[in-house]
Amino acid sequence: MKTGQRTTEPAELQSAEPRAKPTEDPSPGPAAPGLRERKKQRTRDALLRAALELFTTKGFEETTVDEITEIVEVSQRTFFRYFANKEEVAFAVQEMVEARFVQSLRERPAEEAPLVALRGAILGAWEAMGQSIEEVVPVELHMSTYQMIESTPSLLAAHLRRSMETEDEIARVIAEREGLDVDSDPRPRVAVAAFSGVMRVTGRLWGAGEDTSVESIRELTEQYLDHLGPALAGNWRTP
Amino acid sequence: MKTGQRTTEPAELQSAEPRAKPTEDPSPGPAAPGLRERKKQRTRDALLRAALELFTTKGFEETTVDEITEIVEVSQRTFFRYFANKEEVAFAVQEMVEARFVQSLRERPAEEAPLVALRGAILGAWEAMGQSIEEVVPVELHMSTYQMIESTPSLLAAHLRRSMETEDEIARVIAEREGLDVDSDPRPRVAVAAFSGVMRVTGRLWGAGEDTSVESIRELTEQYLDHLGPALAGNWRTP
DNA sequence: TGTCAATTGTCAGTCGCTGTCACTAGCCTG
DNA sequence: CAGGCTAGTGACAGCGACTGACAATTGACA
Repeated sequence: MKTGQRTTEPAELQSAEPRAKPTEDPSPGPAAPGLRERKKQRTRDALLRAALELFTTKGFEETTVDEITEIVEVSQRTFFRYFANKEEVAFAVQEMVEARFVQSLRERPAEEAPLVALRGAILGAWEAMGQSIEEVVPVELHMSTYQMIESTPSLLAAHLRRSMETEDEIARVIAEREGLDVDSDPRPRVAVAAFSGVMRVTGRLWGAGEDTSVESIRELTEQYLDHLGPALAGNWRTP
Repeated sequence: MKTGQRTTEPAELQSAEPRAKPTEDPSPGPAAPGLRERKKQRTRDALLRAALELFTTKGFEETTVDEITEIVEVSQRTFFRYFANKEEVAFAVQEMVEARFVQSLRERPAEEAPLVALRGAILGAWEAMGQSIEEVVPVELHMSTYQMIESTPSLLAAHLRRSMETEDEIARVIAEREGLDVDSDPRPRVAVAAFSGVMRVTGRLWGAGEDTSVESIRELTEQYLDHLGPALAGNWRTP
């Protein structure tokens, strides 16, 4: 069964509509993006949600692209026009979250020591995230997606590569704050590596535990970062 | 062209023979593994070398499994009986190297502080590696394979996942040395994360530079680890 | 030499992903 | 508001990685 054959209504496309929080304005606000644009957005959201739903219930490898497109009632080709590959769908939300964290870090006061800023950024970010996620998919779904990624070898690999790229960006931000050069001074990358190491550990512990609340991961992170302090902290600008 | 059609001699299989350094004994020693076993080993080695050769010259994605099997003159199915997937071939040597490092770490004197042991293990391992690698493929080939992995997204991802698993093992070894529990005390994992971060940075710098000698990477590693010291060192057993 | 079991080849089929082409529906210009 | 432009789509064909099933070979061993 390579392609669906249009028999029922595109249920997912419908249910996708009553989302987003464009402040209820029917005309002004951020300007209606035009019918074409909205339709596209709806299709993308529908594909995303259908995919995550399937991934988390029957597994990533076990889910076929055809199965996804069948639910949303579009052709397989259309799926690949929205997402470069099956993997990309799984990280759509993560992508957003990471961008938010980096932004959060950039906004930290310049006086803060590297690890203080990182700590502040991640803890602050956890707060806002819940909201923005909900705009696209239920938080609960994002939670299970995260756990699913951690337990799917190929996705875990992709996740790590993405993390590495993010780490690189973070290291550059840190280096900039401290007036250092990332490529000659190892400290920014080392600090970020250690920091990210803690993130990964807490992330895994959280995924393995019962409490899937945002508070849970926030507190765990905070606690672990406290342990990291004595080992890595210290203001580099006053040797 | 799905399968080759047996016309020329299996050149690679032949040239694969005069390798290994089984101390020249024709009968005693570790006991001859029998014809069947040796034949299998030769096929595996031939596949491995042909694959790496192709990967490093024309790229991983651009290399077809059929192309590999065509050179070695075996069926595609046979390839997949030796290697679970195309990826696995690319990491065959790395696998060996990592195992050697972990072993090297396990043999460090118990008195050494965590980072001292890690440092000693990696520097010592770099020495021996050259030899054992040569038993399977030319060192030069392994070097270019490493660089190739770093510059191929999908392989880099896989590489990181494998690294993570190795890190986990290392963290457990460290924790054991210090009498700690990896899951409750974050320090082992954090230290290993920082250490691995340095490894990754030096590895990338080395791959980007000119000098592809083993000494080069050894010295680079040493130098960077020295910088890490003041930030993470300290004997945990005397708080 | 004959039997057993490991290796391998062959064949058919699934699935991720891409190129191509024709078609339709928003959108824009005259 | 007609007519053209183009983004978005569906339908197909096809490639390459990978797997299951079965038959043919071949080393190991009695």
